[in-house]
Amino acid sequence: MNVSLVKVKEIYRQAEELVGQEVTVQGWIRTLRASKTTGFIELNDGTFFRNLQIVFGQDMSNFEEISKLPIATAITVRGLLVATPEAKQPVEVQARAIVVEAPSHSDYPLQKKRHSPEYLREIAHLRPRSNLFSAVFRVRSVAAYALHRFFQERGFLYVHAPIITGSDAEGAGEMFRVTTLDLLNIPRTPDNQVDFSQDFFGKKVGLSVSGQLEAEIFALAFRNVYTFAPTFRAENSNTARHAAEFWMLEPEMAFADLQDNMRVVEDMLKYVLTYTMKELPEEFAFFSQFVDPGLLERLDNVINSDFGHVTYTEAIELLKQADQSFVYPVEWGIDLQTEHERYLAEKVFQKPVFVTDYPKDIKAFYMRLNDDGRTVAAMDLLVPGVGELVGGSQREERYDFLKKRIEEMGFDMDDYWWYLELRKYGGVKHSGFGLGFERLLMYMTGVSNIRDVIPCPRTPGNCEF
RNA sequence: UCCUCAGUAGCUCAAUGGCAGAGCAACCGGCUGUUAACCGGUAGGUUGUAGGUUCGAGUCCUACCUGAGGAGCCA
Repeated sequence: MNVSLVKVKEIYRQAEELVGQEVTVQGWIRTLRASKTTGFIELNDGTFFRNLQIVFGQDMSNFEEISKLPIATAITVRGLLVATPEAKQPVEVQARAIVVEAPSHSDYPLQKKRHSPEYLREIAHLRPRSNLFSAVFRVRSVAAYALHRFFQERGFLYVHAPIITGSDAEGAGEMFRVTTLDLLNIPRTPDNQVDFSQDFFGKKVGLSVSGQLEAEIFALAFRNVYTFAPTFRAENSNTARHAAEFWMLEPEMAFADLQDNMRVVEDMLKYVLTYTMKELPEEFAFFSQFVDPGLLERLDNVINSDFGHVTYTEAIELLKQADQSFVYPVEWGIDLQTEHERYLAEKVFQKPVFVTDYPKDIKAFYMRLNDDGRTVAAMDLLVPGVGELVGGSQREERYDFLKKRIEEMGFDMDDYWWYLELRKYGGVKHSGFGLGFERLLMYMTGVSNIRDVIPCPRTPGNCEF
């Protein structure tokens, strides 16, 4: 009979080999139920979603003490692992000895009942100990790994785009300013503007709103690359789908057109879903039961069906023929509103759908102009429940077209000299997209607020923890 | 930033303008295998904040704060 320290995950995954052995486990008490002679502890050691049941009896010298322990007490348990085929859990530990490693207190805010996500958000330092957030953050970790696996297996180079950047005017959103200037004594230029030449970098810089332009540098050297990094938007947008700091995945592929681009998106999403659901079946069962009924069926449907495709122009026709009325007008040249996107994804297609070839005037300057002269090779992936999950395009690789577009937008050419120069020296056609990682997690877990899929969410007026 | 709704015990929620209430948690006790255990008892409140109306405000009015849902912007 050997005594060995084991993880709860190992106990569940290798139950047959471990049953009958004496084991040692370490973890935190999630719940405790005790009568005069017998007690039960649900022990969680952080390695696994489910708890391990510990049974302890009067034969233990410290039975009385253990019976009164509050939730979150850290303990070490030595005992016999036995199979319990009739019970809710497959195995349990019959304790021979329990040692208190670190005490807790009865005013511990997490109770053994369901709490609202809003309440748990107020105690974000403790919420990873709840079932919901334990599952969410495990999915976050595995999904991030799965994305890396997908691109690494296909030979993509992982690029670290800069976090501090001076390229601003790509229209992606307001930047957070990065400065070391004395805010109580700001240097001024003769015309009373802020004199950024005296700032740390000698110019006006901020936190990156996108790594795309830098990713293009590397795509035109390494062919297939991706970035995966924090991104910052200083927009005062207070919704369940926006955060000031979020993670974005941005692949960029040389010699690839819009069709290639969309194939990668579809393959990638199916890969991440398949991999993560296979690794974390208990977590997904939990989401499907308590967070978003029908989630598993919906995700299986995504994995097993082909994504929809529709051009913007076709989408406008579909919306005009819709059997429901919209608050906002449907007209060619106006961007799709949330209600339109929801109608397309949730009513017409009922699965992820690519909308392509938008009017050039409602899209970014770097998107490739189509031969019709009025649309660009852009694509948005709309998914039921979340909305826009991916936005991408074939980039404008023709020097003269790009230069003209930058001029039309009124941008300062000095900020884009290197971006234009990429087109001058072997600037082959290339494409890429951006995936909001938190939106993917929302879609995968059914969690409806972005604040609940980020460890420490940053939103307007909120930077606690 | 705009619109709508909400804020009462640690948590989830009741209370016609007229006595501040329940379940769970906590605490004390009971119970021989529990599964959000069960049974009995005890304690727990400046009703988000600041004003106002009223004989009387948790309830009505104003402003602000916080949260939720929706919208704009986007990922």
